Amino acid sequence: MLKIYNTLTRKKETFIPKVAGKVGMYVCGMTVYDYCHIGHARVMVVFDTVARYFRYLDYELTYVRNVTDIDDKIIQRALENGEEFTGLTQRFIDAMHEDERSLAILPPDSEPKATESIADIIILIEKLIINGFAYVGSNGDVFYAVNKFKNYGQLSRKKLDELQAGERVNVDEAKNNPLDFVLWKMSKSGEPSWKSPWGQGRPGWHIECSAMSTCCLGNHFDIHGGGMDLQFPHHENEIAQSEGATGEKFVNLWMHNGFVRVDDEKMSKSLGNFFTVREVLKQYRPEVIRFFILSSHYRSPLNYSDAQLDDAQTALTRFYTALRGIKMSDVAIDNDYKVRFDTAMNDDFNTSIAVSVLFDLAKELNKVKANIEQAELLAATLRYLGSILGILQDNPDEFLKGGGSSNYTLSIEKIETLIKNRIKAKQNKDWAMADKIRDDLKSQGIILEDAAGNTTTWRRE
RNA sequence: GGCUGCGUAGCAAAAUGGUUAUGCAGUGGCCUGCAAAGCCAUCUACACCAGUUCGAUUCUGGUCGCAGCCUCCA
Repeated sequence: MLKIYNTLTRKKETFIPKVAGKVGMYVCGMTVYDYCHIGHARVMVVFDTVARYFRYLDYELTYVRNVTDIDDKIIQRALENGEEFTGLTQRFIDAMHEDERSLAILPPDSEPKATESIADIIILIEKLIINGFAYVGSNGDVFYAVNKFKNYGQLSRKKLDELQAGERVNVDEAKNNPLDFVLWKMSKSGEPSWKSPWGQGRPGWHIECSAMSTCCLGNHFDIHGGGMDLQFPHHENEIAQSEGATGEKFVNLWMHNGFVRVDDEKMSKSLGNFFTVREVLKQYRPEVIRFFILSSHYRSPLNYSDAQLDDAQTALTRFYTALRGIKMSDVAIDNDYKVRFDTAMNDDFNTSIAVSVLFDLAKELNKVKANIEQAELLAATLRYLGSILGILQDNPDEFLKGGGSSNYTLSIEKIETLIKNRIKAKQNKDWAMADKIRDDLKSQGIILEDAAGNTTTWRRE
């Protein structure tokens, strides 16, 4: 039985889909004006794993993840670059898809864009005005009147009168209440804009997600996810908008992933302490990043450091070493391990324990290697359970010979020639020569492993 | 100031009212010409102080420390 932590109730709840056998899940995606950083990668990997697990449990999942392709920062960045905002956003959408592919993130079922949802957004705002939740401010912008929505603050557990609006930012005088947020913003000349009943303008950030989730999944759906920082005000505002417009409950279950930190501080664009995915990929291969993310629980903070990524690399080496040399055949799966794995994942996607089950599996696999039938069963189980986490799908030999992403000076042919020379030296009991060859290779990042019968395998450090 | 959440061994990271987490690193062994890999064994814990309990790392209260949100942010 799958249990998921619901931010709305702050409890793990047994997951009961709205419609039996089906799941609708919406996740707040990127605002595309820059490359994805490791924090973005975490959201993508976490919810990709959630999606994979739902499918593994035979749910018919509809996974929607939006793209915010119009907002102040996009406009500003396009202006700085002296380019059309559409060119900017398309470039970073492409880059994002590239990053996703490298991290083995399966594409969502639907990826709506804000700029393609303007009609839905306008309809939603009109409903909010009719229902008395929205008003046109003195500057022509349309605002949401926060105090009209009875349950405002239910998700973030904030009370309206305790929120110190304007403490860190200047209050917009066009609003009735400092906490009111913009639904439709009038455009200045030269800015991208769309026609609306309130004049040429563009949507506010929060309303986009209400429109895009509802249009793809209906007024009321199962799961809404995103980073912790979106809890307030973004997701709080989404609830107010959607429920204010439809009068229906919006989302049953809210999932929020923890942050990636650098030196115990949040990794963020505003702090400037971020590492982009493509930057890290120069040093580590994609599966290492994915494993690093899944090695801790999705709600815990995750500290980014080279040491941690090195650990992830070592862990994967252990797995692939266990898998190496075993024929991958379509044999059955060991049910005991599957049950343990499922139990871990059913407990709010506890990937940390799920991974530890895989380590136990690898250990047993190493022990039974002489027994081919058993080894094949365990190897197949390891690969199958790994696939649910989106890891261990490489060819083991290729993984082990691939090493990090640094430049290689030694060709495979050269390495293999040296190994042949070393085997000859070994046969002549010329240990000094054999050891020299091994040490030379080691200094170039090549580790040799002798096996029985004068065979030697190698891998990169 | 208000609201969340966290504090686990050398590092990373889970669970749990009493029983081995797990991975890396360390130590001792097995294997090996020697290594590597692997296997076996083993040392390092639950921020602090009270309380509840036969028993608390796990529950409750307090103290200290850290992070996040209260502006855009995944």
